[in-house]
Amino acid sequence: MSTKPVLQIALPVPLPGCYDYLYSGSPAPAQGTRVQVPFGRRTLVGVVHGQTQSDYPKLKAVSAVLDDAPVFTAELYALCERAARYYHHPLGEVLNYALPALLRQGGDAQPSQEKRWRLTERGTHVSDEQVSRAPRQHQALQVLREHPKGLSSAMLNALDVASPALNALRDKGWAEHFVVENGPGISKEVLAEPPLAANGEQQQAIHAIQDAEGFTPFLLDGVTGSGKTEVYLQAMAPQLAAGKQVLVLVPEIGLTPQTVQRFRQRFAVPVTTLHSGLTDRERLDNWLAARDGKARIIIGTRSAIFTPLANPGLIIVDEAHDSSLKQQDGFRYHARDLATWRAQTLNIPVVLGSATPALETLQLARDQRFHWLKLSRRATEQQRPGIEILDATLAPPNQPLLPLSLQAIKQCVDNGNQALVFINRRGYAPMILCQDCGWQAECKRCDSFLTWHRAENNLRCHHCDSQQRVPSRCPSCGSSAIHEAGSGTEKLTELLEQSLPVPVIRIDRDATRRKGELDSKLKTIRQGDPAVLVGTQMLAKGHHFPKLALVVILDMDAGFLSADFRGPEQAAQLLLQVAGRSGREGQGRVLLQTRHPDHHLLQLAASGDYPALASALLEERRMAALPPFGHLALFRCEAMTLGKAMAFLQELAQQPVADGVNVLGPVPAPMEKRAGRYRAQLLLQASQRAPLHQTLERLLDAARQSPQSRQCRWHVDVDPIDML
DNA sequence: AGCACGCCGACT
DNA sequence: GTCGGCGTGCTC
Ligand SMILES: [Zn+2]
Ligand SMILES: [Zn+2]
Repeated sequence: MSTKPVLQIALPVPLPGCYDYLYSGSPAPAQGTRVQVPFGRRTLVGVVHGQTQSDYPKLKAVSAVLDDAPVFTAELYALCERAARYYHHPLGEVLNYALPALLRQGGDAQPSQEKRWRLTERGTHVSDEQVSRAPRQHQALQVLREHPKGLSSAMLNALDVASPALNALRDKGWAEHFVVENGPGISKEVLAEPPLAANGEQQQAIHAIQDAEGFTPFLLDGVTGSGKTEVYLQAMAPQLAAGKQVLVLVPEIGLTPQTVQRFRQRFAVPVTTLHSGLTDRERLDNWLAARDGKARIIIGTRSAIFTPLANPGLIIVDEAHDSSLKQQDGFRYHARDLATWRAQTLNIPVVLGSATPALETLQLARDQRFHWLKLSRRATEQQRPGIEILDATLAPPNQPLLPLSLQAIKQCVDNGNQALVFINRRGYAPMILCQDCGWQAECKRCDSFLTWHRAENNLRCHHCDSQQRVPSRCPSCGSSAIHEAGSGTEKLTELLEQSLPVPVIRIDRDATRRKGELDSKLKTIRQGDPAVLVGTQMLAKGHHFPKLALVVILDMDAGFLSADFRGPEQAAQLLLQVAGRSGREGQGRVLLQTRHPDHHLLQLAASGDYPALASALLEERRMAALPPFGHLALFRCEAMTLGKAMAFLQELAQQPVADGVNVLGPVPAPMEKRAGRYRAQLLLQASQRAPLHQTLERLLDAARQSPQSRQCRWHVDVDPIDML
């Protein structure tokens, strides 16, 4: 059997490894070039990985090479390879994920061309008399005279200039339809406005980042309102002046026009964004602009970490503790970690900014593997508001708000300010009960109870899409004594509306479902009239409310008491983030209602001493060999029965493991049934990454070969963010 | 993941 | 007799 030279192609299929294809042309396309290949009965767009020899008897040939040069920069390709290895995800799928949709589909890697009409040199000398017999051409001529830089066809149409007239002018050589050159916009001065005055700590941080040479990871640890953004802005200025690019990652919710505007206002360089709101075409254009160095500041969400960069100088990850940086399905990467890898490869600084750093990041700073830049002061204000703990067990029955809280809200709005009530629970009431037999409405497809949504008058499951009518009689005993218990945003809004003379604005997923609804509510809030805001997590992040003088937090308890080892950490982060909404201007007050006023961690968090809380949590993690002191990987599996899910994982658990790897489980997932499927998980724990990865590879092999895998949906999650 | 092939139950 | 259920196997 003869051996032939072949191209190794990475394909977007959930299979490990590359597939080999014959290719006769010369030279062979380089790594990172897209090709079209036959695969089974279909045709796929794949990416050239390399060249090798193959004696596979059924070799097929590449059907087309789609690019003249690789679409991936070498560095981005290497990042994808490393991520594929680390997260044990097929390379072809990772590469596919990194590409804009249009390139995935085989589209041209060319920016869209903006074409405009303008007068030619000859056209500018044409007199009105020469077109007096052609009124439409006359009009077109007049419009074009007023716009020497040219106008798009769409603009001209809007000005009542149609294409026949334009074509006629072109045929006479008076007008032309030309392609606009979006040049790199070379301007000597990158600063478009002077920087704000920075305080001492900000200065220090700015200089540290500016003076960094080569790979230097920073933790910018600054409380809310301490001016992290100003540090980012000033730290990046020299990079931009040197012609470099800066990549900025922000949480989904933080990528607002205001944020982008702040960068655009400061710097006279092209600023581009990458987020889910773009059309495929816009996304491709922005991606190419970054790759080709035309965009100089690239602001994006999680997936923007896969933006190719022509000349990178600095990477910034804002709100670096935010769990939205970890992809929760498919290719489960953590953009914060990839940002650090990337900076390392590129030999540039990376800044992780947070008021409440993830314990992983904090530990790196403690170990001096990250440079720790602290901003303790509020840049514009005095001290942070203390969080007052209120004992919620003293509330009257069925009253979500303590009298003290209600009184504080009243006083706040009486003073002409706004108050925020944070309750992380949508709907009217989270429980529907039978008074006689204790029955509670639960989801048929999940191990969870139904929430009463009064506006739509139905019961809904928050873990799947099922909903049902509110029963008038108990399905268990027939009693008509059905009542609700507990409160969500809806009931709280109603209650506040009844007791206060000011508008109550509800912000949660249900109340902002329609497009533009959120924006209009935010706008109303920013107008500053006295009001009470009621909201879920949606309100916790990103938004700045100048008139907010009081924050009342209603249900943080679940987080602090959560079975998940990250529960308290994430609850504290959320708590401090919500508390930080208050008192940005004018003094603020924060009240925390809890049924566990003596809970140690909660008290620490409420004292505002995040470092002390973090120390306590890190000590617990150390004792339990949990991250960052131990490393985790989680196999999750769901099947039509719990038995099938457990049996499959049991088979994996029986595989031999490397030294130092602990296999825990399998166990049924904390929510055993969800959306009609039964779930189980198998946890791997190790203090060293190498044996963990080795073991993962072995278990993955076993999983792919197991006939049981047919009846299961399963995946592996390296560094899982939550285990619930 | 797709997409085929293939073998058994209940239909026009 | 065929339509269609999903178990099984393969994709260079
Ligand atoms: Zn009953
Ligand atoms: Zn459900």
